Amino acid sequence: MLGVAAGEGDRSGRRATIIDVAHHAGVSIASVSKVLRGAPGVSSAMKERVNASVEALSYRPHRLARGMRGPMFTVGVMLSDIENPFFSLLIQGMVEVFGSQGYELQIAPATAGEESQNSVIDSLIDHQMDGLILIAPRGREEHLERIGEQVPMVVIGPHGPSEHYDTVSGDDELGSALIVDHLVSLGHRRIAFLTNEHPADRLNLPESARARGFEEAMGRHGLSDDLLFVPGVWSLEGGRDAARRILEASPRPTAVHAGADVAAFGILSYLWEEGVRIPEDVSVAGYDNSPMGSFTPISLTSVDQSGHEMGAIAAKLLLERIAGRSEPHNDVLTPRLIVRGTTSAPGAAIQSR
Amino acid sequence: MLGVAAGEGDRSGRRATIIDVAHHAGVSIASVSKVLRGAPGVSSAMKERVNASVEALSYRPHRLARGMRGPMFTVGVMLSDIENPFFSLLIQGMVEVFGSQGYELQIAPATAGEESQNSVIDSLIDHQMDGLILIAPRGREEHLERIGEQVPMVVIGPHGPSEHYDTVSGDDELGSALIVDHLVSLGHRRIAFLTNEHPADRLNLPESARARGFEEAMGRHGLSDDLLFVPGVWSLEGGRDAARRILEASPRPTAVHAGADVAAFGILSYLWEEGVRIPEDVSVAGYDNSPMGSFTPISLTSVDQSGHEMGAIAAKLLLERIAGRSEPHNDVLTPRLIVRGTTSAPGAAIQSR
DNA sequence: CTACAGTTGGATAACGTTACATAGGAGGCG
DNA sequence: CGCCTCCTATGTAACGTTATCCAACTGTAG
Repeated sequence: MLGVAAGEGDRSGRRATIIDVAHHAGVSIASVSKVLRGAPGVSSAMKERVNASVEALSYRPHRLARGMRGPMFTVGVMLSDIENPFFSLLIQGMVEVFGSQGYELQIAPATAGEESQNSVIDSLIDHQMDGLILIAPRGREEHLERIGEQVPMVVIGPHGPSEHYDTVSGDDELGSALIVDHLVSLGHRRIAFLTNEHPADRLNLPESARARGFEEAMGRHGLSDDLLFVPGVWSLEGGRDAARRILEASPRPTAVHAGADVAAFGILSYLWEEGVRIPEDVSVAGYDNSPMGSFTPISLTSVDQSGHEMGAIAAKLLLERIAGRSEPHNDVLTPRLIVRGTTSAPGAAIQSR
Repeated sequence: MLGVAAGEGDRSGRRATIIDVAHHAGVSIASVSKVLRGAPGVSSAMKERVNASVEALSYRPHRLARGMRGPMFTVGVMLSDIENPFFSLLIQGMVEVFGSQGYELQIAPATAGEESQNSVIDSLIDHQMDGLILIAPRGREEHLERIGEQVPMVVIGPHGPSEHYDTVSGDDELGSALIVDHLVSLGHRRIAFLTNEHPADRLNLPESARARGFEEAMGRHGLSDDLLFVPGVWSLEGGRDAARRILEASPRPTAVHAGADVAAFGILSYLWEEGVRIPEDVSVAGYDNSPMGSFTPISLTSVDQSGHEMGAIAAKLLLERIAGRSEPHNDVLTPRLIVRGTTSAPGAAIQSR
């Protein structure tokens, strides 16, 4: 009873520790730890006493101290673009899975730069996360491979085949081809594709896969001479900028595959301002099926990737890896075309011939 | 030299610790720690040796172990809605400030529910974050107050006055009034406001302030009898739903203050589908000035809140609190009206009188 | 009544770092 | 030449957990 100066009293201010709980319950630290972890070898009377003290002191375990020895029960997500609404969908899918499995999720925001992303990933590792999910990382495969050796990891995006981590991605090549098939079946021949700035040496980004799918499908239809790559950036402004150049192109394309919804919005915006009729004069298709696209007056033809499901799958794969699986899984989800109002048979363009 | 069994060899696989670095450099652990922390009392020769070993072993400090004694140099953000693009803006503002000050940012995603948010906040505290930023939390003031006593905290949203934490918010009441003033000056009298579901007892949410501002301004213009509150939800679907009811209202309002851009998008979508002309038949205004709103054909009249700046201010306030300030700051940013194409003098509506 | 198995509770060494207290050595001054 | 001072480098006790090992106790069978 008459212990150290401070004594038994709940000297408030400081957070209660497992030691405080042990004193309060009049049992050993080890026993409290056992109860808290649900470890075997404790009587129900002991459980009750400890739980009462935990309640009384409103004790919460110190995650760092716990993490010093065992798992943190926390996974980290590297988010390469916090503004991308598709990525938000992914995260919602993850949250549900992890939440139901007692894992916590922490997001580290990065920018599009490889350097920023790498430092964010390192930080996540420094924080002893039990696993990592990388959303559309820009890092080189060999670098990712090295990270995957250190910590359970899942990459969202068209990477792989991988040795030390799992991947989940949509079949962007197929999705892109679906758009081309759709446009060609409507009668289009001259089709433009807006490329996202992509260095030639890094071939495993969504933009690269979509570009490949576009090129392949155009070739399959015998239209290799009718395709037009428009270099630019997948953003509202980038779309507007690209639209300007598309209008100036000669011969002018009758359809545009924007590569991404956000770019399509920019393109639409510019075309509307210029009095170009959609879809009569120019058909426009996006990619991602963002919520905004489904609404009037946009009604954008797009490709759905079911981001929610993709996030959930990534989460499940990560949990499996944390549990010990080491053979790599590479899940590819099949995208589907959503036809809406911005695509139709070429009208004015055909007449002008 | 002939130490323990494992000896000096870089037994790889495990992550290098400060002890490995000390052995490698042939100095004490304490010295390594000093160099790493930039503490005074180390010779430049020592610095060089240690840094060389750090490099050689590619050592990275263990954040948890560090956090056990001192600060974590990590701040946590409770994000109540990951889909809200305005919140993304806030985070971008924060990232810049924290990044430049050597702090890391981790985001914990929550849902709109108070319960979910509280558990996320608790978790952030369990992770020993040095400070917390809460984005539009739903918790009661007294609960927030209690958290603020435990850890440096900044709340973004119209809370306060507070005793133990800082707040940053836009003047939503004023912003809402700006919209009303604008509409009234154009000649509107009958104006609808889309309320976001808000329990009567929790008055300090943005939606409440915007509702108050609407009511106050209408009263100021002697239009208290002409206002129409439309209960609903601030989302695309919620906007569409509200638009339906607004069209059925009698007398039909000539203008709608949607409360938020996302709701305005839904309203516009439905009205366009129904063949209602914007702005001739009905004027629509949003709130938040989201990027999409500025583009044709939406061109939404809205209120700008400079989210980027708001996030940066929140970050700075938090750093001040972490540094020791305890007097509460309550920053209020002045919003500004952005007039675009969805508002004009009432046309058809006036003729129908 | 003793020996033994089975069960329950407790001491304690890690985990990787920081920061405090102190030892050792060089240099300056009387 | 010795003492004092400063400066650098080191040893080590925390921080709050977990998990292993061990002691004590209970009950049971011989």
